[in-house]
Amino acid sequence: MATNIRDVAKAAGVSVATVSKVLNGYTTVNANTKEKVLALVKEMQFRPNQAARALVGRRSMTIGIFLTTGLAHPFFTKILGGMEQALKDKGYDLIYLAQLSRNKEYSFVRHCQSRNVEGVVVFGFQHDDMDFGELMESGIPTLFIDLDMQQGRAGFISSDNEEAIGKAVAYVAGLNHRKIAFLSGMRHSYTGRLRLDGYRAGLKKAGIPYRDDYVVDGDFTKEEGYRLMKELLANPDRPTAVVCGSDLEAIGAIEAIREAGLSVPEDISVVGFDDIEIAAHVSPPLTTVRQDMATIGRRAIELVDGLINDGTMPPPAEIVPTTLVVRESCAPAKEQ
Amino acid sequence: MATNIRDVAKAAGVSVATVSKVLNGYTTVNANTKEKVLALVKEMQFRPNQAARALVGRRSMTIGIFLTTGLAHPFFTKILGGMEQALKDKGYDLIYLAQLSRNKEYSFVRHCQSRNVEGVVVFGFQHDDMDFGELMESGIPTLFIDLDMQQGRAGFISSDNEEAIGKAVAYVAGLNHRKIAFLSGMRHSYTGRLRLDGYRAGLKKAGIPYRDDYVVDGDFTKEEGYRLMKELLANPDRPTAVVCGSDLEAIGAIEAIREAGLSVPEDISVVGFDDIEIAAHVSPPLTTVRQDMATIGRRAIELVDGLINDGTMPPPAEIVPTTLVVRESCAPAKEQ
DNA sequence: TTGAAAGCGCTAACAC
DNA sequence: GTGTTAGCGCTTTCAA
Repeated sequence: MATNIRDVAKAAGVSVATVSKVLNGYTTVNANTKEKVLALVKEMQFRPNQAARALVGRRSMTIGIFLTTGLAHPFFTKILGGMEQALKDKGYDLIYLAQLSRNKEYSFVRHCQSRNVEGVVVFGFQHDDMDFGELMESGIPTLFIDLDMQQGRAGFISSDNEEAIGKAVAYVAGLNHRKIAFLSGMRHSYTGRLRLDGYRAGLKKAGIPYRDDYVVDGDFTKEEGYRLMKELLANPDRPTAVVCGSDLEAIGAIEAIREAGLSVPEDISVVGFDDIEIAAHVSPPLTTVRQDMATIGRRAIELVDGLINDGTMPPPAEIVPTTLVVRESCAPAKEQ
Repeated sequence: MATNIRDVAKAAGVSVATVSKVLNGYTTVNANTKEKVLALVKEMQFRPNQAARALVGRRSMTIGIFLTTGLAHPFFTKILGGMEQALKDKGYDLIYLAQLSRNKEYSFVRHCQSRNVEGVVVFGFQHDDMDFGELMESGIPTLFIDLDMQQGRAGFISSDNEEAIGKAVAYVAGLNHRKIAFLSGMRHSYTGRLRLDGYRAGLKKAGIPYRDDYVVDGDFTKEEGYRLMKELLANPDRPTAVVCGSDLEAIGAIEAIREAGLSVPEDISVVGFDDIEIAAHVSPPLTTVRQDMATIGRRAIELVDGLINDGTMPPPAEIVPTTLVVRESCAPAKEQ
């Protein structure tokens, strides 16, 4: 068995209560006692048993993570990477609540409670994927990534999708393109909706009228990008630039464009979204909008932590700026 | 507060001991009682508090994960994806022990103990990155991924690196290449060593003598691939094929080859390693060796679970087969 | 077949 | 400033 608080107390010649007090930063402890205890704690490598701590109702120092996509979602890695340092700084461990999806009728909230998680980060869900009512009512501090849930102790964080697409449109418009299509993704999702808004806003700003036939909607995959681009290419009034909802879609679109005997960016300019690792390596290197996933991950943890520690903190709605990464998939429009 | 065992006991008109027994599958419970309790458990959505369970010394149903690379390692995602189902099947939750690296003198073993983890999966370490002695002695069931640790309650799992590179060499040799270089990665690591062995074995099988000047050693990055390829290109007796230790290295190598005014695969054939997502999308699409990370992840969990539940289970050393994925980065050698 | 009670390691009154 | 003690929710003897 590992060292416990009693061992430390015995070694220090004090009571367990005293050890507990120094461990929890109570100020009513004599400086010498405190020092002695701290020295012993270090020497004996004592770490309080988290289960016991959690049990007595104090902090479990555990944040749960809840995903649809499964652990293998490509962004998720980057988000995790961003969470890492914040987790360390705040002293949390992250627990992946795996049992969840096995059993739809098994309440997620119960799982959280049985694990004593102090807060939860949710990623990969759309509004209608699930009824979050129980979670909201549970009062468990919750942070949604890319989903605008904001009520009770739940807030969210997301890239500035609208501004991002607006920027992409402005960029190609600045290259004198007037026939700018939007190969969107999941138009009815939170992010999809905002991106469509951004597209319209971008067009408006550039003085370009919106056309329904320049908007096609997919699911962010390469295959879908390919298919949708074919549709756009079939348009008698072919667009000269296409802004995509994901890099994968953009790559699929490029494939379709080439198959049609056209080239990127000479004939059609393409803008991606996400700046996944591939983006810089495909040909031509993709001009795309970079989402700052690391910041999103880090802030997600910082925000749940805020929710956990400050009962009065209003549920956050944080928007993270994006960056347009200009590479080689866009060129000035040919004279028209 | 969430429902607890006492609530259930009260509702069922039995003692908490009885509820506990049905929950833990004791057979000494009356069938009717059992049924009633089970119904209530379901109805009340009762889940035993894991902290309390862990505290009384029973199972915590928690597996810890320990990484150097940080959460953002590209493979780690795939490994996690593979772990997912096994985790669900066995009923574990996965906890990322984040605090670790913050504080080198803070023992990892203590962290595990304080979290009551039943087993640990370790990924991303080389032998000399760390002293695993304490972990080994602790008796905590441990599974290393890609590191040949095997003693006490610790075993490992890894791709068949030697066979993999052997296969790659055989493939290009089959394309009539005789000047086959090996742009390796971390030659002194466990995997690096085996891959070098595989390279030599592959050459031998093909009847090609080994040459020291055809082996360069890097760190798996694209930049390193670029740099090392330059070295190989400077060789007066330039290789016509190069087998790489990672896809990223291969991509860097291709860049260097092109910069030298040569083309892939016409002048030089290139084989990657890993089959990361990019591999299929670069130009030319990369012929590479695919590691079955999903299987590695799944088996890792199954194996720790075995170690946890069967005290007599010998520490595993599982080797997972790889697949050669042929795309377009290799061509028959020109006549020599 | 069931229940009473001790105790896992810790924290937080409360008493001294 | 420090110690005593109850109790967090559960499992597990042990007795009934």
